[in-house]
Amino acid sequence: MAQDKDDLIQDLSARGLVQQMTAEDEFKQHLGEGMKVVYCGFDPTADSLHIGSLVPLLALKRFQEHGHKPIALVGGATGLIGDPSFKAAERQLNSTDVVEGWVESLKSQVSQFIDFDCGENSAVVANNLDWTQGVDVLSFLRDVGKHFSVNQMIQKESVKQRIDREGSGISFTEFTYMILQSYDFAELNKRYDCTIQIGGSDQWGNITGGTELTRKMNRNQVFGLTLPLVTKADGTKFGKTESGTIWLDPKKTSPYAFYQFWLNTADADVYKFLRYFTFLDEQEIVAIEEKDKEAHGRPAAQGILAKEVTKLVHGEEGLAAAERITEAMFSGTLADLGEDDLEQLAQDGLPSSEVPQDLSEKPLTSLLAECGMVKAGREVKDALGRNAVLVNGVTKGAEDNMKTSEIFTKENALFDRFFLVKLGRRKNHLFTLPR
RNA sequence: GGUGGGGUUCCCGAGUGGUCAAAGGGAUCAGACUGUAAAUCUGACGCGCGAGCUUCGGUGGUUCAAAUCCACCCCCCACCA
Repeated sequence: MAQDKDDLIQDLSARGLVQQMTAEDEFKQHLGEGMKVVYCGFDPTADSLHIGSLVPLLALKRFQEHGHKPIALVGGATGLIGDPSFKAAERQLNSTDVVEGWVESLKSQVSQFIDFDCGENSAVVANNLDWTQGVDVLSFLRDVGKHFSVNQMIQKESVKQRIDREGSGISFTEFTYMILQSYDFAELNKRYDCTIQIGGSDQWGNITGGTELTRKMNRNQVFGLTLPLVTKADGTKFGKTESGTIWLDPKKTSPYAFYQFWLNTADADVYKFLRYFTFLDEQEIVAIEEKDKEAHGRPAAQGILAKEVTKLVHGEEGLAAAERITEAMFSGTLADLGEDDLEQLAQDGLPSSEVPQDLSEKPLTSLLAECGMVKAGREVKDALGRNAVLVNGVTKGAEDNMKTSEIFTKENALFDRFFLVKLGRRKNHLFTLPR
């Protein structure tokens, strides 16, 4: 892994991680002058970050590995307002208590990625509520607002669709977001001598607002860099699956589901994602790609991607758990699983639940819908009709729908209490009989 | 406050008295083909195993019958004040 301070931008560029930057030549020179302080903001819009935040989060880590000091800013203040950038519609405000709770969750989550104990360039976590809370309206308007031209603000691409497009609009609240974020940069510059802000490409308008404000208020030159938006070759949205958003919180998305998400990456995206989401260097990635090209059949890249990213986010243990389940569900056979293995699967994050006491009148459709395997019983009905439902390896058909009480018996169970239900190729659920 | 345009099932978007659980597209799910890809084809796609039940911003009303007509209300947008 490269440790030279000079080639950070080169590394980022090679990975395709540089979308835009301010004053390129001066920025590069600035980075070459020694340790710099870099910040990236994360707004609390939920109780966990999702993989959309992974690129900037890892970018902070990349800066730190190159000797710079990262600040992870959690938007306790900006989260109360809502960023309008490239959003089609006005957002619902969240209550202050709720946002406060989310701030705490994000703080600890963000902290996993950067090092707080490495000397001079140890990371810092900040909350912009700390310096926004006390500011009164008049001071804010006179000291900060005066530096912004509404004429310029409405020209920003990020809010343009809200202003131009018929059928939408933007409240003054959200319109002010940019000013708040700009103020953060100026404030961090003052407090921590922070001179760089990074963010997703949708943040360009907010970032340049900050560099300008810092110049005007503090008379300091600061820099901004944006990272590309993660897109998929097939045009669908990155980070969403049938079961919803892929969260970083293992309680919301198990390491197993997380691992599976990456394993299912399309060929067309996988090498790009290796560059975006792992710390493997360019040569290694090229080598993987070459090897996959020569070999026929399934590429190795998805497996490497899933392994690396799961390890980064959930650690060695999370990865081991994910691999255990994957192995059991997709490669091994049921007979290979011992009683301990089955018990372990549930703990590792394989979805599981107890078989209800009273199965009479409860069709398979309801049972599988209630445990969250499918959204509606119809999907089960469809799958049954196609012989795509397996209980402990035995195919069930439409005629078995009403026979749950005959299926889930102690005699049919593995080790007297386990049922591994498979629906389709990828959905697995472990049922246990109550002891 | 005035004028005009809107609010349809996850999203976009047809539908203006019965033939409407509501066209079409997207997303999603399952099957075939495969590599737990992609593309393609097939089926499903409000809820329910089923009989059936509940929807078209809200509330009332007209009618044998309303997403469609009427009244009032709520919300969004544009322009004007």
